Amino acid sequence: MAVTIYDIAREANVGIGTVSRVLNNSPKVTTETRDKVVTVAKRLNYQPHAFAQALARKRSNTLSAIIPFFTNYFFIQVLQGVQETLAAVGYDLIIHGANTQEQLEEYLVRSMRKGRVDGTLLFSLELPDVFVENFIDKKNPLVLVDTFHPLFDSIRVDNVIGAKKATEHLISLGHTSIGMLNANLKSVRAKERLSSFKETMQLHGLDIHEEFIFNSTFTKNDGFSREAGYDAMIGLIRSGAKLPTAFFVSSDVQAIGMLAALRENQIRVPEDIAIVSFDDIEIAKFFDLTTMRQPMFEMGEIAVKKMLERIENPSAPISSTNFTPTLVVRSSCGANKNYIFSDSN
Amino acid sequence: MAVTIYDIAREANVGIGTVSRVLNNSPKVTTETRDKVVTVAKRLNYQPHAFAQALARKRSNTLSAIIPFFTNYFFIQVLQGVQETLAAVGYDLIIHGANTQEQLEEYLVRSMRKGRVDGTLLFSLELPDVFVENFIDKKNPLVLVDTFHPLFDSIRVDNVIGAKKATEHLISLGHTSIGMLNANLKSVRAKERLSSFKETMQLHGLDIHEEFIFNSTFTKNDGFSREAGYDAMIGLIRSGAKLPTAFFVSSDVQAIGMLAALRENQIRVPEDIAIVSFDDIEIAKFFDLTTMRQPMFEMGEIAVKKMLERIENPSAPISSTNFTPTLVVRSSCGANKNYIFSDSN
DNA sequence: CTGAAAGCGCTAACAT
DNA sequence: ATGTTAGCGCTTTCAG
Repeated sequence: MAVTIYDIAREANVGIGTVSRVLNNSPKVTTETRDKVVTVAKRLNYQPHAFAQALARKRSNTLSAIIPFFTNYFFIQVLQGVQETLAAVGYDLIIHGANTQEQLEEYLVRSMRKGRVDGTLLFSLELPDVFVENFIDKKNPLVLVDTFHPLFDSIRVDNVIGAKKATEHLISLGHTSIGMLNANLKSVRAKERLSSFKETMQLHGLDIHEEFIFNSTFTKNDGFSREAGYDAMIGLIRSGAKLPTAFFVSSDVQAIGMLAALRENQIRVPEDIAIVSFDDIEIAKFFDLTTMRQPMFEMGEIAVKKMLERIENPSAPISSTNFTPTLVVRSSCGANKNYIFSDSN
Repeated sequence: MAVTIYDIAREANVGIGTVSRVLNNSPKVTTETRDKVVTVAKRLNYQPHAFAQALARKRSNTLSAIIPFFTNYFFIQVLQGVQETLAAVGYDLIIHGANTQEQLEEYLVRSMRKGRVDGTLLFSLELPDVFVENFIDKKNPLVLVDTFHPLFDSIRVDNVIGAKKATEHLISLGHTSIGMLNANLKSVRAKERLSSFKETMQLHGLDIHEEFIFNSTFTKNDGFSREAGYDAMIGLIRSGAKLPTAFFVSSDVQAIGMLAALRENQIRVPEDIAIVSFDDIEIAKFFDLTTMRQPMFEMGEIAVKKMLERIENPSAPISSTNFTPTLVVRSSCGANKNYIFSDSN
C-alpha cells in the first residue's frame, strides 16, 4: 500500500496531527520538527491521497465542465483558457461531453454529487428548469459560459452587437443585397444573430430578402458545421436564383463549407460574393475569413475566475459579463485587398 | 449538509449497512426493505458522495489524460474517442495539458497519488525514466498513446510504414525530385518519418537532396504547426532555389501553412508542386490534402479499452498495438484530377 | 507546540 | 437478511 501520514508519524516519532500540520504549512510547528517530518516524507516519497483530503476538507479542488460537441473549435479554445487558468491554481478539470439532452442531465446530476467537484461550468447549453433549484438548494456553484440564466454567474458574447457590426461592415463596403447563412434557430446564438442582422438592415434602410436568409435544419452541432454551410450554398446555387453580393454567415465553419461550394462553382470570394462570418476560430485565418472575433481563451479564463470567486464567497452578488466581439478584417469581405497572412492576424 | 446514508437509514428504520447494500445492488436484501430504502433515498434526493465512495472502495472510476498542446487537432480527435468510450462505462476523465517538461512531471506525480485516478493515459510524451519504476512500483496503470515504452501498454501509429507509403505514392506519380518538410526532430514522430522518407527514396534509387529537407526549429507544438510550414516554404522560395516537384510533409497543419505560402507566390498545387501530408485531421479535407490517415478516434477508444483491461487484470501481459496509416487520396498530390469534395472523404 | 481522538461518508467484514 | 463496527487517509478540534 501507499505510504500514509501514519508511516511518516511513526518514522519521525511524532503524531499524525503534527505530520498533517507540517504538510499543510501550519505555522504552529517548530522548525526542528518540521524539518524532521519533511525529511521523512521526502525519503518515503509520500504523496497525499487526494480523496481522503477532499473528504476531510470538504473540498476537492476539481471543477467539471459540461460541453456540447467536443470537437467544436470554439469550445476547444475556451477550454484551453479554462484548463490553463485552472492549472495555475492547482485545480483539476473533469470534462463531460454532452451530445444529448439525456447526457446533459446525467452529467448535471453527477456534477451535483456533493463533494465530487467544487463547481461546474456549463457551456452553451440551456440549464433545464429542474436543475435550477437543485443547484441553488445544494449551493453547488455553477457558472454559465455562452448561455444565460438570471440566477447564475455567466459569461456571454454579445451576439446582437456582433451581428450588427458584421452587417454594417458589409454595408459600409457598398453592399445592398446581403444574405444571411444562419445556423439552426434552435440555438439561441443563431436566433440572436439573425434578428440583429435584420434590424441592422432595416436601420440602414435596406431590403431584407427572405429568400436569401437560410436557417439550417441540421441538428448536429445545431447547424454550426461545415456541412450545413456547404449544403445551404449548393442549394442556393442550384436553385438558379440571382445571388446576393454579400453574406453574413453565423459561424466560421459554415463559411468554410460555403467557400468550398462557391469554389466548386467558380464563384469568387470576395469578387463575386463577400463574406463576413463569426467566431474567429483558429482556422479562420487559414481561409482568410473576415470575421467577428470572440475572445475565447479569455472567456475560459474569466469563467474560471468567476467560479473561484463564487467558491470563496457563495453569497456574492451574481455577475454576468458580456464580451463585445471585434471585427477582424481579412480578405473574404473584399475590404482588405492587400491582405497577406501573418500570424498576428 | 447533503443527505447521507445515515439520514436514509434513520428515515427507513434500517442500518446503514442495509442502505449501502441496497444502493450497491447487493442481492442479500428483501424486496421489501429494498423498496423502503429506495423510496426514502428518492424522496431525500440522495446522491452518493463520490470521494467517500472512492476512499472506501479504493477505486475512483476516474482516469487522467496528460496531453501536450491542448489545441492540437490530432489530440482533440483522439480525446474524443477516449471521452466517449469512458462515458459509456461511467468513468470520468481529468484532462491535464502539459506544455513543459516541468508540467509533465507535476502531472505525472499528481496522477500517481494513490487513489486519485485509477489510471493515467500519457499522450505523445516521453515517459521520464524516474517515473518508470515509480509507476510500476505503485502498480499504477499507465497506457501510452502515440509513444512507447517496453514496460507499458501502448498504442502507436507506424510512422515508418506511413512515411514509406506517402513517399511511394509520390514516386508512383512519377516524381523524382522530392523534398520533405518536417517538424522538429526533437519529436520522435518527426524523426521516424524523416528516416523512413530517406530510406524509401534510397530504396527506389532516388537522390536525397539535403537542401530540400527542412526540419523545423519551432518548439511550439514541436513544429507541427501552420506557422512552421508557412515559414519553411517562404524561406525556400525566397532562397531562389529550384523547387522540387513534390513534398512529403510531416503533418496536415504544416501542409496548410505551406499551401498559403505557395498561393501567395502563385505556385500551384498540385501542378507545380504535389503534396502528401500526414494525419488526416478533420480540416485536411477542407484543403483537399492527400494525406496519411491515422485512426484517431479509434486510438482513443482502444487506449481506454486497454486501460480498463489493465485495471481489471494488472498482471496481464503488456500489449502494444500498432496502427498502420492509410493513404487518403484527394487533390493535393495530383493523382486524383477529378477530386470533388464530399463528406465521406 | 504537539499528541490523541473525533469525524468526513461510505464499504465490507463480522456478528446476530 | 440485517445491524454493528472497523477502517479508508486525512483534517481539525481539544487537551495538555
